[in-house]
Amino acid sequence: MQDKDDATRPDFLLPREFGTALPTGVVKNAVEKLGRRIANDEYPEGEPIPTEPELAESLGVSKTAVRDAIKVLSGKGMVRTARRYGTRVRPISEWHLLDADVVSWHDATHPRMAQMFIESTELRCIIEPAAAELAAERATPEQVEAILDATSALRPDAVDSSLLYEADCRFHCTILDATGNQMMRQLRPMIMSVLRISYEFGVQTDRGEPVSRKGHLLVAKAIQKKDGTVAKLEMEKMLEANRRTARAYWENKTKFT
Amino acid sequence: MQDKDDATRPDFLLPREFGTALPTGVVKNAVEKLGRRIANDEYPEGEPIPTEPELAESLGVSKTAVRDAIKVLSGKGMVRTARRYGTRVRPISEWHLLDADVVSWHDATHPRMAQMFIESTELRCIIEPAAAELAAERATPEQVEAILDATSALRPDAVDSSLLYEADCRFHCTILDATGNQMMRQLRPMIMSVLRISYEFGVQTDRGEPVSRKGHLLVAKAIQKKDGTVAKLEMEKMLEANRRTARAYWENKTKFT
DNA sequence: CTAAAGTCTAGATACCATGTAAAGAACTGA
DNA sequence: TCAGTTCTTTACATGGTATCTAGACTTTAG
Repeated sequence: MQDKDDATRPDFLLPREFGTALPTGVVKNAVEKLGRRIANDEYPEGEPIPTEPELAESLGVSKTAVRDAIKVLSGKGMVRTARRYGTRVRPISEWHLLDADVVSWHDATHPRMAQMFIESTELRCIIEPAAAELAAERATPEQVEAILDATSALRPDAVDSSLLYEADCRFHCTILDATGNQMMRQLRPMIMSVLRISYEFGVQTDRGEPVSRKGHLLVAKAIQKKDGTVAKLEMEKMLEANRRTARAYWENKTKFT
Repeated sequence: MQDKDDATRPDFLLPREFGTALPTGVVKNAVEKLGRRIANDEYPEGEPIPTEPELAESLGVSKTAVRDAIKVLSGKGMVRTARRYGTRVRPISEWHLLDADVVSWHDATHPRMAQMFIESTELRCIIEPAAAELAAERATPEQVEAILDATSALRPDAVDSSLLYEADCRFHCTILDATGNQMMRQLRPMIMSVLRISYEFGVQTDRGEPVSRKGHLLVAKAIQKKDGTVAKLEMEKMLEANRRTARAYWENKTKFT
């Protein structure tokens, strides 16, 4: 079976048969615990974290599991390990910030989360309008339909916001897919991470009404009409509004580093 | 010390003290061998690759080292492992194509390399003009100087093309840096990977003269003058030319899948 | 006396060898 | 078709040895 975490990873993104590439058992648990600790500065940058035997005991797993977990974190650029050097937290500039886990391991109140939120939105303002334009030219009929479906699912009469989140993800991810550019698709997990967080904090909803629901519709219709120029323009407007809202929200909420 | 591979990873990108996050010993060797095999379709997608004991023997390392190597590949989305299921190659759509290793493990003649080349260029045509615009607004004096330096190092009287490659990397990477957006920086390794390959194939040089050297200069000067609009425009022109050249080159060279 | 360079050693991960547990694929029988 | 069984394979545990290097220490040069 799939692990419970996949609740946050809708089916349309992860066909069951492909499974997950990451550890699923005790190692997964260890990865998350250590990842969260590191992301939230519990271990100072540049300093050694506890040794393998110490972590093994404190996490209640074997040395092997700790090693495996640390290897995953290495793969995300968060730590460096070497003989005698120990395992040390690398500078944040080396972290793989396009990795969904690295983003989502941060506490919502962490200053870096605000920064990542703003930066990811800036990146989206660049990528997604262009993606919408390409999608208008290249989307398959099924993709167009999926985008329209997602738009209509953004109705405010949805009971809980998780449905809005799911629809929003489907909207943006399908557009990225529809570019036909496999590299662009790689940004989907990160975008979903950020979206999830913004929904949790209510940034994306305004008294239950999804922010810029009309914007989504305009983009979708432009893609349907294969009008790349309008799709790009409307996506730009939508994200720009998003950006202002988010920026104001987060700037009030937290201070910068 | 650093391993020889770091020849392809110039100092300006990787301050020595940060070291590498990836394995450096026999595991690194195993990762590369397996990674290249998978990237070049030596193991069919969806089918189990040899078991841990078999790989351990054929690679001449212990089972542990094989496990570690496979874990790295899992982290890049290339394989999935499970009990009794074995280790199987995941669909290419799941691979982390923004990872520099995943790109560079492909043989230069692999059809997917052509596809990645075209797709990465498409992505760059979106990202880099916007990055240049932001860089024009935000670049520090040091960064402006670095960009100008890199431009002047693109002189055609450079003896070997590796110097051109290095300068080209410095140019594009510094501009991404200068956006101040940490997420945008994450694209640097992938871009460098693609650049390296295109230099190896001579796509970027025309009888020793770097393609669009004048374009680089125009972008650099615009950034110096803090003229975002011109920087963006010139970067667009430069990459668009790049795209046409590369596309024609690769389409003649290989067939698509 | 001070600072730079060389040496040594403790302490950490890298790797190895082996074993047990567990989970899913494939088979089996109704 | 479906439920149960088996068996293969990785997941995880245990306990080592090898190797590298940060940091302490020593030596030397100025």
